[in-house]
Amino acid sequence: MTESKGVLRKAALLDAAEEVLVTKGNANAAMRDFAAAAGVRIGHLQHYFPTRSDLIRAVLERTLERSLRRLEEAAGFDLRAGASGTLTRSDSHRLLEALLLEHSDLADVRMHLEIWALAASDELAASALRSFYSQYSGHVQGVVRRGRPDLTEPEISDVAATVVSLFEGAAVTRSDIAGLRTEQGDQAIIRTAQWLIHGQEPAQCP
Amino acid sequence: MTESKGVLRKAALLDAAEEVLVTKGNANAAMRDFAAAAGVRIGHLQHYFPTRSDLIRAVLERTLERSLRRLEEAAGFDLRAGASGTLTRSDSHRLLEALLLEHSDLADVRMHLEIWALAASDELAASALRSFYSQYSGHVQGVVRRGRPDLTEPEISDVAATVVSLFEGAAVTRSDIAGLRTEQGDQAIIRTAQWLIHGQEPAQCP
DNA sequence: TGTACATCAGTGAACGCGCGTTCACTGATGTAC
DNA sequence: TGTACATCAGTGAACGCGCGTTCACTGATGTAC
Repeated sequence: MTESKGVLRKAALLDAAEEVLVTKGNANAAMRDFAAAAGVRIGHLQHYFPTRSDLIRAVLERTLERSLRRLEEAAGFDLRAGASGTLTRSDSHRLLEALLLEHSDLADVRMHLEIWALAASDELAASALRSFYSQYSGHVQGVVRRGRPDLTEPEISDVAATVVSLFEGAAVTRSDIAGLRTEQGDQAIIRTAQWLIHGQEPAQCP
Repeated sequence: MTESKGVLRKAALLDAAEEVLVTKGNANAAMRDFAAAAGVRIGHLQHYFPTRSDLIRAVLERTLERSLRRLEEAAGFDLRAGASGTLTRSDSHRLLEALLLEHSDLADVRMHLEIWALAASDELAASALRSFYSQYSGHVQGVVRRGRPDLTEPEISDVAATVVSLFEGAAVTRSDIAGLRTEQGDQAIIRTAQWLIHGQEPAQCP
């Protein structure tokens, strides 16, 4: 076993905290709720996370790291699968579907909603979030760069930011709190992202 | 004076509550904060909004109504200005810039972040939000219908939902909590929305 | 126009509960020699 | 291998504060006759 017992314990506590945060929301979740969900006494929870802030921030950071890791996996898989250099439409389609799939996970979306609200009044959370979006956008830039080698770097970065906006917005509008999700709507989103990544529609201008 | 004193008083209380909600966040704002911001005793605040829930929901509903009203103004202005029937690129450009401008208002964006988090654990807030997005999307559908009369109604609705996703996401990514905003990036977002609304790039396929 | 009464706007003190945090404690698990 | 001690994991009770809510109250503003 490579990980110490303490690390595993912490992970279990964070798992429970994440579920509470997603179901009750940060505004309505008490330390007692977090402890109960983990099957642990409140004093023990504080042994690992001395204050409520410590716990919330740890959950937040772990969530952002995980999101980023999954994104890297999706993009990395795509990079390995495609022939070096060119990015085919089916490459990008696979990547975008994976992204959209992650944004179909209710718990994941709710965590992001909580994180956004948190970042609005907690500067530490805000800076973690900015770093997240900077890296997120960076990965998308890599994809756009392969799809549209004709663009300048600033242009690539603007297009990537647009793709990120589209998917972050989709996470909200497709969730149950907005209820705009349809199967065809998902395809419209992917088609739009592909237009951004590849620069033009397929089989147009024959 | 057409409005009764009570209505004006309520409006003033909601103004103050909105500011507190935006600066402290729902999780950190107490009834005492709301009362103090309005320059009023806590008992008096409860005279108009008996419980905290009542107050928060009233703020939320008023915010959504105002957003919708502004959207209608922007879209309505556009509809009146353009020649009947056709939607020119400059029509849509004006409309989209107005939308993006509203999403540049820090207070407005933070309110929406709070509303999203709230809706995740308050079913009443959630249903108000769903109704909001349904109307929001409906207005955008009207614009898309004029821009792409060739599309079927389901297609129009999917395209409209994509535009809404793009702008809701932009509200987040362009805000200070994500920090992806640039002047050129704004134009990239507008160009993408125009592609969705008009169906193809300008001066392409010559 | 004046008086009597009801309704509304706003105060201020108090209540009780749930919150985050503290702390002294017990048992289990290493670690040194 | 056994003993002594330190460190870590986890308990449980208690504290004090801030929270939302209650309520009896005062003054001001209508309204009826």
